[in-house]
Amino acid sequence: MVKNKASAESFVPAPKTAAGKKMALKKTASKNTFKTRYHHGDLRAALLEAAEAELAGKGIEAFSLRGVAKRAGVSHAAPAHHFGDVNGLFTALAATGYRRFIAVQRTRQKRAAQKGGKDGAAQLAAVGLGYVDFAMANPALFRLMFSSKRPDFCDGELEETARAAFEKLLEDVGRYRNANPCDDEAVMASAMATWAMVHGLADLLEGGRIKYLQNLPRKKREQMLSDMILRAAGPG
Amino acid sequence: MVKNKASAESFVPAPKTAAGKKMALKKTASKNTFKTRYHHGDLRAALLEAAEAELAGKGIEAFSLRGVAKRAGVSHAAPAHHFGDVNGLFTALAATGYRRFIAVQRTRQKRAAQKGGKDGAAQLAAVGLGYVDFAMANPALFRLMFSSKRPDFCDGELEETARAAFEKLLEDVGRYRNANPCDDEAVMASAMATWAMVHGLADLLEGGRIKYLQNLPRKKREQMLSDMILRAAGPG
DNA sequence: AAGCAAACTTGACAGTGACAAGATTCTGAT
DNA sequence: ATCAGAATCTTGTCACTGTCAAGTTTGCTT
Repeated sequence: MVKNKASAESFVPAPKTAAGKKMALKKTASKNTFKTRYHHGDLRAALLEAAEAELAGKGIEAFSLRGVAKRAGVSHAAPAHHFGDVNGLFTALAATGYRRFIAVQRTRQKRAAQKGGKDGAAQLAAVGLGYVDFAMANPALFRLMFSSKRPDFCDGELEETARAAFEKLLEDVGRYRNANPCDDEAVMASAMATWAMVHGLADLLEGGRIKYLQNLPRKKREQMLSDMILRAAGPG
Repeated sequence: MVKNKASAESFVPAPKTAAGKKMALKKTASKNTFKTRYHHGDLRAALLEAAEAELAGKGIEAFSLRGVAKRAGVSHAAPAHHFGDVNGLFTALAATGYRRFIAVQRTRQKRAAQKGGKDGAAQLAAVGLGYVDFAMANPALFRLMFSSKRPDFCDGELEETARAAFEKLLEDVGRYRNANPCDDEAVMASAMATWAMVHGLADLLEGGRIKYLQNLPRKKREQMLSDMILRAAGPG
């Protein structure tokens, strides 16, 4: 019983993976009548999309496999066939989440680089604010990626995407500090501090716990968050 | 078939709430024979204790009202009578969590004050490490208190204890910075930054996301965490 | 002593994840 | 071309869940 692990990536700019190509192939090869395709076409991708809607709509705790199946218009046991169990689906969801996260961060960073020139501080702050914004925009997915114990981080796909996000963090802080975190313990500590700071801000803000910051006007809040992030980053 | 499981709030120094007093009153008024008390004695307290065990054992997601009832040796619908629904129980649990949290923090702080003299930095770092340790020791409860949306923070008891914890944070940072956060915006920002930093560290460490820090030897890790916390606290 | 309110139990219902077994459709070797 | 075999999806079932309604027990008040 070999599961094919094609995957959707409807959020990522361009599908580059082998799986992505394979899917595109399949799609074009099938008849474009939308009615009654053979089995379903690429149910896996449809389920992932439905699952993301379910996650966004009902949150991580009220999330239901059967709800996902209903959204995708298939039988209640169909998801299990593709993802094993609910944690398997969460694992796949988290992986797509990391891909989206990285993509969003990249665009943020580029935009900041264009505006602020080569000001490393502005870039790092922009990336940090991006982390917070991502959490606010995708609360359940954010928790799945950065807090929950349900996704299986031993899974190859998830492990890879999560590591890519982490390495991007090291890059960003390394650029700001003009040093490679892997070579300099102090810089590595700065990277950890930066992550902890943005993550703490994101989690507390999204959870509605830190009302003082919530109630600040947008501009003021962004200014204050940026200050905190840069204070964490460095160079102590 | 009535099991008595009296004993409430074993973690909190002294029960001060109206509910606490009422409970204590009931207790002394009843016969001290442990056999078959009228209805159960103080089921509410027993349920809270059972719920805490359930939470610690099964986590916030696999938490089950019926499991709590089973632990307490009562019928499956008994908890609902005292707490309404599962969120009501979570609300009560979070409130006891905050009480314990504050108590632990106080002892940590006192111990640091005794050892390190009047070194404010050592005290603040100790409190911060206490936050992290609390999260590691009570992961599900920690998430209930600081991340989850299920407890009802409009509830009087929870609102009160949560606010007390927050005000303690302001006190601690205020003492370190020799200023009242409410009077000085920069100091308030420092308090927020400190909270975000310790919370981020706690959440990432507990979630197993920040392996670099996890793998550090204990002494080294504590040193590094302390540095991060103090860096966040200012005085930038 | 009687009645009333609170505490707890019992029973039922719709919803859940997981599993097994069946039905359908695709694939590839001949 | 055909036909086994495999992959995909459906149907049915099970134990479990939270919540509600109704019933029973118990303590309290007058």
